[in-house]
Amino acid sequence: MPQYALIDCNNFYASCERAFRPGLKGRPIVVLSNNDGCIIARSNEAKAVGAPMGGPYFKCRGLLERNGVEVFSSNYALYGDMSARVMRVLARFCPGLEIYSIDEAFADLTGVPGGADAFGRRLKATVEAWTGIPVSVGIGPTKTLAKLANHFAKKQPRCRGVFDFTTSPDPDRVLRWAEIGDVWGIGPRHAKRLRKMGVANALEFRELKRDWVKKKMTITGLHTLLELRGWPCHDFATGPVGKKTIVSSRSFGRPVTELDDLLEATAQYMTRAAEKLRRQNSVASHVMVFLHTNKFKLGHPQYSNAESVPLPVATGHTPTLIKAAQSGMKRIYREDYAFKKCGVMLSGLEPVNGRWLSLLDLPPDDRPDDRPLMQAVDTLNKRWGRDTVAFAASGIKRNWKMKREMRSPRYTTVWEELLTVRAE
DNA sequence: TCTGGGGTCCTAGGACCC
DNA sequence: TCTGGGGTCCTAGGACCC
Repeated sequence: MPQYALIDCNNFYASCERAFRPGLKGRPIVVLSNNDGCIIARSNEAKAVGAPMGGPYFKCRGLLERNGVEVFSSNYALYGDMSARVMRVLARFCPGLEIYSIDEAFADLTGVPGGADAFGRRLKATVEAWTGIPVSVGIGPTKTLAKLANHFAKKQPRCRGVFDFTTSPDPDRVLRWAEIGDVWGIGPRHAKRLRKMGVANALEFRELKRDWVKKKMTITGLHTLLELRGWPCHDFATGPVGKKTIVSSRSFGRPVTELDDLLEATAQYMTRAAEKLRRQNSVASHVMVFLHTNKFKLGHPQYSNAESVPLPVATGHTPTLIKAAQSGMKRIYREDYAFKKCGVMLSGLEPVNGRWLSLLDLPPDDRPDDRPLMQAVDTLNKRWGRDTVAFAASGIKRNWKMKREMRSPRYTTVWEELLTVRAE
């Protein structure tokens, strides 16, 4: 029988902030989304005082201040680097590792000597000692059960951070304990509907008829059902999987009305998207641009639109991609609206080496010898820092840049912001 | 009382995830 | 004044073709 572990960092972003500020141990911490918009991570202490996940910062500000909560703007340079450290430790001890998100990984523990539970406890202690990030470990015969085991390990203090379904004397008790909405793959909509039918926990869901679940929740719901019964339906993917779409978008720090600003932002986002594209050795055949006004501003005129621009030849050439995106943006832009957000998406991705090339009708800006140029740009930016080499279309006005007023130092990725330790 | 029957491809929208 | 960003998969329905 296969055995999977899910290793999940506890309150990851909050834990990253704390790792470099030991004085924050035991203190309530929240981390905000881009633009200091809403709360996206909370330490346990912040959860205890009622800081709501996803709550808009300006609405919670009073509550946070009254309870002495430390507030951080998001610092993705720090979180990305800390994530890489955690994953390196896990990979060292788990040959089969699937990195699932910035703060989670599945490990294949099938046949691990000495028992999965003991292995999980050693893993947890090692990650914490080497990185300063606390983790929880859940173990089960399927990914869905490993997820549930992890949830149980986190919420039940007597588990001390590790729970193993495969050796549990009464696994059904855990399934009965788990609320239906806490099951991986069952979101708010399905949870609400199931509760209304009297299905309130994972055990009751597991007993439903296959046909009913498939009909009402599609094949994905059926997979969840079968995984709860112990039949693996989700593949285990070691090694990176190329993305099928790449998105780059941001909300603006202030409302934007001018086309010039939107074109600048479009170029900037496309530059980021194209970097991601080349990093996974892909080229894109479609560019999509979108923009919208602030949907929360009731009574203000609203407008949103998107346009997809097919490319004659799939490419990873930033100026070509920028040109396509900007042409779309010019067509969907309307005067007299206050825009809140825009973005670009790359799709129709193909491997760079397998791409079809017509020598007869290559567009002038996509000659094959563009690739060395883009490689050089990427190398310089990697070596010397983002935007060492940039594209003029990205502009220099940056009227639209986002707010990040409470960002912590980038302790691990920028020399000037290294942590200073004084020995006295 | 009735509008042919399939097949394929594409897109929009829903639902979910972190 | 102030409400994130980046993904996946599935299905229904329209366009188009024979």
